Amino acid sequence: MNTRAALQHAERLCKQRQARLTPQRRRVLQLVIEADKPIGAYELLEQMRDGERRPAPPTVYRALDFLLEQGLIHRIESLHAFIGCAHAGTRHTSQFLVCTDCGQVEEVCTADLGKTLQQEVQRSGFLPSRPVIELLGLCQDCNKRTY
Amino acid sequence: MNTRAALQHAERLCKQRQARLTPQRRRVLQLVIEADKPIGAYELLEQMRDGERRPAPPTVYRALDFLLEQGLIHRIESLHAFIGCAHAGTRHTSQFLVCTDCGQVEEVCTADLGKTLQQEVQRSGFLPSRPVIELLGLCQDCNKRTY
DNA sequence: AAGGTGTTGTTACTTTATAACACCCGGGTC
DNA sequence: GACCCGGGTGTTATAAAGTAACAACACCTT
Repeated sequence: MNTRAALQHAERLCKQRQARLTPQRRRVLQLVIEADKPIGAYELLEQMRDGERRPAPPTVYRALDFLLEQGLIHRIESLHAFIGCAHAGTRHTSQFLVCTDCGQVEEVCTADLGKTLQQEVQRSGFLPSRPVIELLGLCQDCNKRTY
Repeated sequence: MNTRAALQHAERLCKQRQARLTPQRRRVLQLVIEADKPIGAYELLEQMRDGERRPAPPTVYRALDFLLEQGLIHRIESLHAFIGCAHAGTRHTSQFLVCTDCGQVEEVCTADLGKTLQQEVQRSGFLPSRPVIELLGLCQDCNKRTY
């Protein structure tokens, strides 16, 4: 992901929505994007360290909450970690291919899957708000490497 | 879920597999099943309390690990909690409808969804091992109640 | 009896996340 | 300007979830 472009995009989106992408929030977003793989809240805190002092956890969690609300990042439940959203600003249902070997996560977006889920769910009267779809396994590279 | 039947079924399965469903593991399984909604590890520990003394966390986590390996329970990642498996012993890919209001979780099993996922995933060369599919939202009852 | 394997008990600790309260800054209003 | 209000931030403390490491035991095999 191109960090500069992503940050500019985020700024446009927030402006449109009158949401305040403050310097602190922007910085957290930048760190998440630059990590280019899921990064944990406490790892972020380390990267925000300034000399001796490191911000306290609520600092980063508040920024993360904001970024999640704005759809600028995703939370990977099975890893307790966060990654930049590859489709910020568009309505989409993501799935995440989580490599248990190298830790890389790919965000994919299968339209069919979203539909199938909707159908199943509507039949049972369930009203979905947030889907969590994560596939743990081996990415192509790590899979090859095991031969 | 019928607790007695489920426990008997679990015992049969473990016997077949030469896996040891010890009294302790059986007890944890029973507590998970009886809870009838997702239950956290520390809540289980409380229920295992005997007078003053409560077992230490590893006790329950080890039992939970065993039960997960045997496919007798599922872990709901988005809740950090565990529920009994509705299809123990059968190969299946489950989805979980998690009500954010009442906390109930329904395990559904849409064949199509599994297929769609497989296809998507194979195209990208990803080799899946464990799927995590959870839909947070409102169950039918809680949805109605909000009107 | 000796040794091996798997289960349990126990202590201590790490990692992840949140509650509660104080402070500060910018905008509008009197 | 003085005031208030609301959102954002700083800080302390604590809760909740999960694991490492080692000792003890139980059962089976040789």
